[in-house]
Amino acid sequence: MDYNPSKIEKKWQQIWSDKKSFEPSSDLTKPKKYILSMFPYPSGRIHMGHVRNYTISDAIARHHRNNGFNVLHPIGWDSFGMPAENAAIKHKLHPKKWTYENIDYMRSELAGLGLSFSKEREFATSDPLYTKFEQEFIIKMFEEGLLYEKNQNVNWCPHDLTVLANEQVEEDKCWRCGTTIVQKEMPGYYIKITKYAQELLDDLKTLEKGWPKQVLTMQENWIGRSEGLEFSLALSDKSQQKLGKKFESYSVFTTRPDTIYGVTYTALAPEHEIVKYLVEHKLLSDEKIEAITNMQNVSERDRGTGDKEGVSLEIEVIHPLTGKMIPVWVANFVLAGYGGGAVMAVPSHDQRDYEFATKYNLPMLEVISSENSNLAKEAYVDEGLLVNSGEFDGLKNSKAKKAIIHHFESNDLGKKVINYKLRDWGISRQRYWGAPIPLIHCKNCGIVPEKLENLPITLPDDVEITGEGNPLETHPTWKQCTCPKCGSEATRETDTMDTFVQSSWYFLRYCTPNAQNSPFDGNDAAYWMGVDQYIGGIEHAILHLLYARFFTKALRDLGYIEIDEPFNNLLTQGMVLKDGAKMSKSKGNTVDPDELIQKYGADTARLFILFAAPPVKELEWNDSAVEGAFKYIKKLTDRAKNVTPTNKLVTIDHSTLDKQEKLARAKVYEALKKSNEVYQGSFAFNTVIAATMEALNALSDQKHPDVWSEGYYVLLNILEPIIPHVCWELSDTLFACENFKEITILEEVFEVDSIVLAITINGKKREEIEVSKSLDKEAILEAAKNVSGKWLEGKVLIKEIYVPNKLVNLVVK
RNA sequence: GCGGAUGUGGUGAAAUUGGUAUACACGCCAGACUUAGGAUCUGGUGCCUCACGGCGUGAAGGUUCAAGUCCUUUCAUCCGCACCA
Repeated sequence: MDYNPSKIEKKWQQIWSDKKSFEPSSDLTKPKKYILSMFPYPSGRIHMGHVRNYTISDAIARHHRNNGFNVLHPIGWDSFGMPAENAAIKHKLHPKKWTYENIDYMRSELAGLGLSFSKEREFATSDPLYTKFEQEFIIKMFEEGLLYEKNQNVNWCPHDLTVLANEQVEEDKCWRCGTTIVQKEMPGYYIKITKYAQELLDDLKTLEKGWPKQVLTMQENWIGRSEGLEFSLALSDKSQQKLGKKFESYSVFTTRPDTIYGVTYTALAPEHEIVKYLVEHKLLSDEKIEAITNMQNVSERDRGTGDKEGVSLEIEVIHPLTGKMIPVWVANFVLAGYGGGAVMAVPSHDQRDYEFATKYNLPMLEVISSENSNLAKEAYVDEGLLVNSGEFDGLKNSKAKKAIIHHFESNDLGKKVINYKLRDWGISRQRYWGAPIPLIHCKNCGIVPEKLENLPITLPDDVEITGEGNPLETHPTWKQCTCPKCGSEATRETDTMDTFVQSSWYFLRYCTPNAQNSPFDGNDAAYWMGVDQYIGGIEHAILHLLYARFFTKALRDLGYIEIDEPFNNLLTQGMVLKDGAKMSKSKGNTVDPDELIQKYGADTARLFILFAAPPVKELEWNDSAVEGAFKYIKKLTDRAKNVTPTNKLVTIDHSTLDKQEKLARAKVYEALKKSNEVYQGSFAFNTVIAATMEALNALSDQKHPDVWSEGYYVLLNILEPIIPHVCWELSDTLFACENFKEITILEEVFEVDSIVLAITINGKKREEIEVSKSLDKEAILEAAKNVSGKWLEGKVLIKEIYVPNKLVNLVVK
């Protein structure tokens, strides 16, 4: 049979589509598998990363489908977001038109790969129906106090009049117009993800079996739990006077209470209320105020790259244990959003405080003593004994930590607290192409949620995208509305949601296709969730996966679902490289999936991608290896001539076969065994494919027609998830497509009469012997010594080791 | 700096988890068929050596009858976080 990929691939894609072959059964009693690849942003064309992602999930989905599972393998579109607005500015296209045209085009591209997606469950997150239920969630969260408004510093471009995400700021400049970004305090909506910090951390343990360790660690670090002491530093009377009696004290947090006697100054974040007061009331010199203002205008991110800077605030606080006066500084390295925006500074035992003290000539006091300490050079941050610490002198610092916390708590001076690095999730974007936040501002009632029956709040179509300002803000009528509570004139919130909100629950929406009156059906979700295998890029290790985990827990507490975690198993695929670098248009090293499919067919593309590297590793593109994949399919096709058609697995009397024939059968069933193992979790498709190559080679070394039929029947079964079109085409003529179901492994084919044993001398392989399987240990050792005469000559035999079915090791001296 | 990985032929990679290192491919070499081959088939291919043999999984030690695999130290590359007190 000639191999004509373009013809057979079109044919089978049509058949699968006509028969709705990939729609899951509605019988919710069958064993299920939910196989999900991260849905794409519809940027216009698919790239090799997509091809890899969907080929992996498709192979897994097809394997489980063939083995009797009810499989959900959906696809959709993460279709809100900035690129649509950028395209609108550049090409004068409406974001909606651009987005949905892209979706149509990319859908046809994906179809060419023969992916077994459920078509009936496809949706785009910009569809009004999806927005409707997302807005319902937001309202419920608002009502539960899980969503709130606050002012916070954001990156602001004064030219484009918009907020920019951190990654949209390039070296302090707007990535689009090059204007220098300023920090601007703006109101925005925040989701209280921090309420779930501890649970998000604790439940990582339940994911240990199914998630890569790397991702778990990254999430753990991101959540950043730390335990320490929180206490107040009281301002001196004089300082309180200076501050107009507006402040009495402020709170600081430390994980090193054992070093508290070493405090020689304290530092506030530039955004701290006391600092703001001093600046507003001009209580410092002009130079100092200017320096502070400059600090405030640098983004938190960029402060990290510069030198440590600070200004003495000319006020002081009282040390809670010694009663000594301590000067107060403002410092650029103190973060406003963590631990109250203020720190106690112990230059002798904290490297940051050390650098700052050195720069500004502030005093140091050693309170942890150790022979490894060298305070002339750097802060000493390790273990030691307390000195200069009053009643705690002589204690090991680990003990002193507990003792000092206890002292603070029993004297009501402070308390043990747990802090997290995780911040609340800001979801406001001053953008057009996003899901509107369904809240209304009323002069009388404040922030009021829209009535559920009025959802969805959809975007107006009649806007012009210029990139300046928010079109929802400037639209003549869109934001005008009446207050759902008091009925007076009110305005809609014009911010739209971060697109990470959409990707936080799309996997739930897939559970019930096209649900009109609810986001999804509870029974469907209970059946399909959690996702049995989630596949996507490592770049989503933190944000998307953390938000989705949070959303799942929040929806659970709102009564929508009953699970704690959305993704039971996670596979993070490696990047696709060419010439050692990530494929990108700017580097000009891309390979176009469409051209590849046109030249070799989808099956070759799929085979190469799964064969060239295991999924977790980077995949280096190699044109001649693609050619090699194509040749293997041709070879497989060519061997069909040896196969007698049959619609069931032939039975063979193994004992009547010769050695080559037996070997061929063993190789075939080894490949099947390997395949079953690989889909249990290692997903090393490359080894399965190699095993089928070995099996095909072994089959080609023999001529028994039944062995050929059986072997080919099994091989097409193993290969169907990987190269489906050609397998269905071949099976259609040979096996009436009856072989795409579970096949029992025949253990009898692994039984052999004789085994080959390696003879090693001191662990080094020297000889080989073939012995009858029934031979006992003594006889085998005897035989081993007989063939090793040359190696034993003039040596003393000390030890003889026999590892059954493997080897004999003779230890000589 | 902290954290996480990864280092095996010319290349992509295997190795049943402590038991014959380099399976399966790509590439290369030789041969066959052919008017021709960038098609197909067959054979060879870790390194050193004429050979006997020796060496060999980033490097150096260790445990073991036996180490790519376990332990210690170290180097390199990649990724993530980056003043979280």
